This record gives sequence, structure tokens and C-alpha cells, in this order.
Amino acid sequence: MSKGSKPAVQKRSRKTRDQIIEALDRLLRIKEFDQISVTELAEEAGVSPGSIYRRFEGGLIPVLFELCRDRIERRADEPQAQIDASAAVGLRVVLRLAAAAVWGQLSSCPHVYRAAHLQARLRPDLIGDAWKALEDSSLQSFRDIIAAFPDEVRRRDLDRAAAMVAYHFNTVFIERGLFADRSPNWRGLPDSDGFARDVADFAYGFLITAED
Amino acid sequence: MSKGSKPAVQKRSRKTRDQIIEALDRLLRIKEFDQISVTELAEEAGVSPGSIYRRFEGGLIPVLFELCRDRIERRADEPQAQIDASAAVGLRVVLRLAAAAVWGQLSSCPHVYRAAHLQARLRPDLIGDAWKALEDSSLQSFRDIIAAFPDEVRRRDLDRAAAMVAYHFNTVFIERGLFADRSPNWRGLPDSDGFARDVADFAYGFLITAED
Amino acid sequence: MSKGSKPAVQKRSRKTRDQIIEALDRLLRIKEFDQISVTELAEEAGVSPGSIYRRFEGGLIPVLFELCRDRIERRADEPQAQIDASAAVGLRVVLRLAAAAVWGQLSSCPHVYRAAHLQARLRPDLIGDAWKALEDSSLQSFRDIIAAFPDEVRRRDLDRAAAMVAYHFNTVFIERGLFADRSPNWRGLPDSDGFARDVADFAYGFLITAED
Amino acid sequence: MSKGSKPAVQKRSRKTRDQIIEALDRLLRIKEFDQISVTELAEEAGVSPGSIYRRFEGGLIPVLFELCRDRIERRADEPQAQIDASAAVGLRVVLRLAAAAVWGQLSSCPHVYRAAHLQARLRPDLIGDAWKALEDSSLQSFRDIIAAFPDEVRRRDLDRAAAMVAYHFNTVFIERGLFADRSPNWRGLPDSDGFARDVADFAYGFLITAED
DNA sequence: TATGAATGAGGTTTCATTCAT
DNA sequence: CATGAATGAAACCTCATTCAT
Repeated sequence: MSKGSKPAVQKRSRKTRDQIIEALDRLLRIKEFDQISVTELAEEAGVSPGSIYRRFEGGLIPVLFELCRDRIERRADEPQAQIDASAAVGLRVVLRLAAAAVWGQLSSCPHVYRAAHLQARLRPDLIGDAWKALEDSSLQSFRDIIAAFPDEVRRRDLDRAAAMVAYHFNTVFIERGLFADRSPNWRGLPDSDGFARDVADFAYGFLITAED
Repeated sequence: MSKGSKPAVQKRSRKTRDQIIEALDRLLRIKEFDQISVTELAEEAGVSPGSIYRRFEGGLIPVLFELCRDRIERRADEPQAQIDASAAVGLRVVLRLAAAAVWGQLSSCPHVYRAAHLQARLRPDLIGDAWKALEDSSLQSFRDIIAAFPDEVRRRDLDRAAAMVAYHFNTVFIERGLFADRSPNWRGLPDSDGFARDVADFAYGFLITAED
Repeated sequence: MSKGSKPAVQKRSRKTRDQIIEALDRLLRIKEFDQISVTELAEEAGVSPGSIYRRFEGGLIPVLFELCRDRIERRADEPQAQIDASAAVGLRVVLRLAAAAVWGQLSSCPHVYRAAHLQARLRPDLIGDAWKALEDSSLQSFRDIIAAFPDEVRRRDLDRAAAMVAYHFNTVFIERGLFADRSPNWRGLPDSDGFARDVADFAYGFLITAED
Repeated sequence: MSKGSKPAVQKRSRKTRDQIIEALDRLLRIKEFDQISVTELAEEAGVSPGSIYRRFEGGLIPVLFELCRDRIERRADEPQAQIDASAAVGLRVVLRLAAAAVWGQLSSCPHVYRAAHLQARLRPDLIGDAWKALEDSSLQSFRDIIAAFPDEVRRRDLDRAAAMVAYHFNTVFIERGLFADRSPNWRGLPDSDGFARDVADFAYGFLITAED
């Protein structure tokens, strides 16, 4: 549970909660998070300002994190292509699949993740620990992948390597997926698919190259 | 010239300008950029709010970008170790030097770059084009480095590879250098030096591994 | 009956009423009346906000007056020392007994009387006429006392004198008993017992001194 | 200086301050202090809400205390009948003069003193210590008066007696002068002049009657 | 040119009160 | 009857910006 949100037991409560987070989703598609006021969100949601404060103690940020959590869970629930880390396909391919998975997640609702990512940096104190679990799960996937290809990987410290790869994937994709329109955007960078492929190749090259 | 700042030719003007940006530097060490009001900055700088508006049309953001530009130039002026991309030392070593250079730049005043980085994402419209030049210069360095080691690099499209490496370096170091205290901070990640080394190894592995 | 309260004949209703006024009593021991919201009182009482409105039309003030009335009645029911205004003890002693009685009443629950006294001044329109009866009864006691000592009293207009004494007693004791911690609190004033004695002596001196 | 108010050095500032406190004076004549909002006061004063916050940190209460202080000073500055505590006129007369002085002070702007008196009890933490000085000065006058009539006064502890008289005068007059329309208002009480006379007689009787 | 008092729009937040369940 | 989620008016307060001095 994101910090600041309350359980919604009654049917009416649940409906209000959903109206609020869906309204925030809609608003984030058209404007910046910090241009949105509680009053405006309330209007879009068709509820009163007071309802937002009752349900999400602390104002808009808890609403954002709740929305974010909702989207993550929604995707987690979908029957999606689990990465098959079998030796059959090879490390390079598996990394590309992983890259595609992260990329797909971010692309599903970049407006939400963008706002959450920025606010998490702007107001680090307000983040709950739902994120911790996400990170752990991401880290564990990469450990599994690395462990599945002992013959290809040449790094000595496998946990450290997994952490580097997880960090690299998340950081680079977030930057490009969420802020492509407002960051340096280095000329010469390949687009979407090529980019994901190259990012996977960074990790691949790193893992298969021996340390000196 | 960043959008919003005015030339300060006169001596008195220059002094006011310096008082203002140095005051912002001091405030950024102790609090978030968006917790700083024009009045507060004016007090810290020992000038009036009106003076800030006279010198930096547009409020605080132009002051921030001016401060940022000032810090970048200050560092550029320093007689610092230019990377010697001679074949003698090898690609891997040169990449490590480049990593150290980026890392050093960020570490010199993280509070300034952090604020600038966030505001650039929050208010993309307010950024001038001073950044463009920075990016170009960074991109060109990596092109030079890659061009200096034709025997080691196995990538086909060298410009694209240079863009990927530049993007990778900047993104990953910014994330870790500026937001270490407020981001996932993946457990298992090596610290400072080890991290910079591994980041360089990502680029190295990428460049020397043939595409399939 | 204080304006705004409803008869609570049924057993369940009576229980709700008691829960509410006892909750208010508890809250008044720890915070100011106007810092207490309906919702807070409802929580403390273990009932819903709606129940407070059902039982006490008009919100919190009727609850306060009901509580006050309850405390006054509770004390009136107690088998307490009735003042024996017999000539045997003398006017001065009887006045001291009267002073002690008023003082004792106020001291029994100053937090309740303090809130009621302030709200009566803040919202004079909301007071019922229960008070009228109290005043009359107080006034009558002093008339009786004065009438019992025709030889000592030198005032011409005995009703006026009784009104002055009643006014004096009530005013001075309320000020000192309820607001000692937040009023001028004149340095040099005697404490509790000495104060009550001196107040009685004011009345005594007034009554036995001839007009000019 | 009342807590929460700022010095007003500039001419413009002084004008704003005066507009604000005079507006509060006008509003207090027609409605309760706590029915007045900052916005309403700003409108009445012809200034912006922001100006009130700038000049009186803490909102309306500091404005009230400043107004009160202003009225007290204004009266203190007036060339008024100083009480001549010479033995020539006698203790009884001097006490009546003192009563008339207190009564006159309160009557000069009861709406202001009423609000201040209530708020001082409602928010004791917000009062500055300007009051302390007033009390001291009042206390000292009564000490002087008592000292001037050693032959008439029969009390043993003269400081205690002075404190009692000061307390008595202030308390009783405040109650009757400021809240006559909303307090018990005991039937049978004499009006204005008679009341002030009788109050003085309480003190007189007290002082000249020997303790037992 | 620098000042800083004043502005006032607009955000945040509370809470008495209602009414569907 | 009791409940308590929802309401929404209205208060509070801030702060970027202006402009008379």
C-alpha cells in the first residue's frame, strides 16, 4: 500500500477511489503532474475535493503512487510472455527479451511512470516501500538469467553483475522511454527497437567479456 | 546563452548577478530547488526580489540554468587531464578515463546538476540551447575515441555506437551520481570506483562484441 | 431544557446521549472546546457524526450546554452542606460558606464551566434559559442570607445589594477559578482559601458599611 | 509590541497598518471577531489579504492585539483627570474616581476590549506581554491609593489588599462593561453610575473593615 | 537602477452537515 | 435508527510578480 492511501472497504469507497485514480490518469495524458491541483482532479473525477483528502491523506502524491501501483499490478496480472531463460535460446536473446519486457512495461503508460519517477525524486520522503519489492523482483530475474548461462558469462561476481545489469536496464530505459521528448536525446541514437536491441547488447557485451 | 538571462556588462550588474547565483548555490546545498522562493533567494543574496527579475527575466529557473552554465564553464576552464585517446593505452583504459571524467564533473557540484536535471524535465520549455552544445561536445569525444581504435571496435555503424555510448555514460552516471539517495539504489551495486569501472566495461563490451 | 437538545426517552437513546456528553467531558480535559470537531467527538464517543446531529440538533454547542446542565444537576442532587443562614453563626461566616460553595461548584469541573462560559459569550444566541433558573436560585439565596441578618446589614435597597453580591461572587470566582492560567493573575493575590475568604470579606464590608 | 506584528517604518507601511486596524475596529462594531475572515478584513481595509499577512504575522489575532494596544495608548496619551489621591477627598471618593476611570476606559471602545478579552482566553499563547505592563501599572495605582490613607485602611497585608482591589475592579467592570448583553445580568443590578458606585463601595467596605 | 511593499490569483485544506445504505 | 462516505463552501495562506518611490 502506498503511503497515504486508505483501504477502501465499502463499495462506494472503492468507486470513489477508482474515479480519482482514473481521473488522474486522464489528466496526466494532457498535462504535467505539478500543474494539476486537487480541485482540478476532483472536478475531473466528479467527486469533491474533500473526498480526495479523505481517501488519500496527503493530497495528490499519494494518488499518483496509488495509480502507479495499480498500473504495475494490472500488468503483473496479465497473462504475459514469461521470459524463458532456457539455454536453448542463448543469453543474447534472453537479454533482448528482458529489454523488450521492461520497454513494454514503460510504454504501457509512460505518462504515469514519468510523473511517478519525477515525484519520487522531488519528494523522496513520500514514497512507500512498494518500490522495494519491484526492485527486488527485477534484480532476481537478472540473477536467474545470469545463473542460467554459466558458460557464457565471464564476470566473477555474479550478484554484482546482476545488480549492474538491472540498474543499467532500468535507468536507460526510463530515461529514454519517459523523457525522450525533453532530454538531450543524443542525435544519432537509434529508435525504439534498435535502441532496445543495443541496450541488451551493452549488457551482453559486459557479461561475456572477461575482466582484466 | 540560456533563455531568460540578460547580459551583465556593467560592473555593478555583474556583481549582482554573481551574488544571486552564488546565493542559489548555497541554498541548493541545504534545500530542494522548488522549496526556494524568489524572496528567499533575494534575502540570501542580499538583493531585492525586483533585482532578480530585472537580471533574470522569468524568475528562478533562468537563475538555475545560469548557475549550471557557470559551473560547467568553470570546470571547462580548469587545466584538467585531457583524455589522451592514443592507441598506446587501449580502448578499455580510455573508456575508463572518460567515465572518471564524467563522474568527476557530476561530483563537483551535484546539488546544482540535480536541480537542473529535474527542472529540465519538469519545465522542458524553459531550457535554452546551451545544452545542445554540451551534448554535441560529449558526442564528439566519443566519436573520436571510437575512431581511434578501429581494430578493437566491431560495431558497424560507428556514429550510432558513439551516440549509444554517450547516452549510456551520461544517463547512468547522472542517475547514480545525482539521485543515489533517493532512487532504487539496487542492492549489490558496487560503490563509486567499482561502479565507474563497470560502467566503462559495459561500453567496452558493447563496442568490441560483433553484432549478429 | 437547553435549546437544541432532544428528549432521550428510550434506553438506547439515553445511552447514546451519555456516551456523547461523557466523551465531550473527556476531550475538554485535554483540549479547547473550539479545537474539537464533530467528527472527533463522534470518534471519542464511539458513535457516528450523524448520531450527534440526531440527538443534539445544532452541533457541538448544545452538547456542551447539556453537559454543563448535567454537571450542575449532578451537584445539586448531592447531599451537600446546605448553608445554614441562622443568626447563630453571623453574616461574615455565612458569606464565607457561600463563597466556599460557589468555589467548590466551579472547582468540580472547571474544564466544563470554562468552555460553557466562553461559548455563552461567543454565541449568546445559542444559550437556552436553563441559566436563568440558576441565576434566580443564586440570587434568591443571597436575598435570604441578607434578610437573615437585618441588624448587621446597613444597605438601604436590599434587593439591589443582593444582586450586587450575587454578581460579585459569581464574576470574581469564575474569573479566578476558570481562567487563572490565562488571565492577568495579578501578582500578590492570595491563593485559593485566602482568596475565597477575601472575596467574602468584600461582600461583608459592602453590606455592613452605611451608604453616604 | 504585540507578538506577531511588525514594525512599520515606511510611510506606506504605516498607512497600510492603520487602514487594517481601523477596518478591524469598524467591523468589530457590527460583528463578532471570530465571524471576521482575513479576506473580509482586507476588503474593509481596502488592502489585499497578503498585506495583512505581511504586516501581522499570524493572521487576525495579532491585528486585534495591535488594535487594542493602540486604543490603550491613545487613551494614555490623552490629558485626562489624574486621580488625586490626596487625603483631602477621602478614600471612598478616590475609589469612586478610580472606578470611574476604569469604567471610562472600557466604555471608550468596548467592542475592541471585548474581542481582545475573549481571544486572550481562547488563545492564551498568542498574547504578548504588553498586558503585563498594564497590570503592573494598575496594581501600582491601587497600592498608592491604599498607602495614601493609612488611617482608614484596616487590612494587615497592604500589598495583598491592593491586589484584591485591582483584581476586583478589573474583573467586575470587564464582565459588566463588556458582556452586559450576553451574561446573566442579574436582575436587580443598578445601572451604570450606581453600579460603579457600588463596586467602589465593595472595595471601600473591604479595606476599612478589620480582619477577624 | 534598486528597492521592497503591495498585490491578488489560486492553491491547499478543513469540517459541519447530509443522506443513501 | 445508526452509520460514515461524500459533500462543497469557505477559510487559510503563499508567493511570483509589479511598480511607485
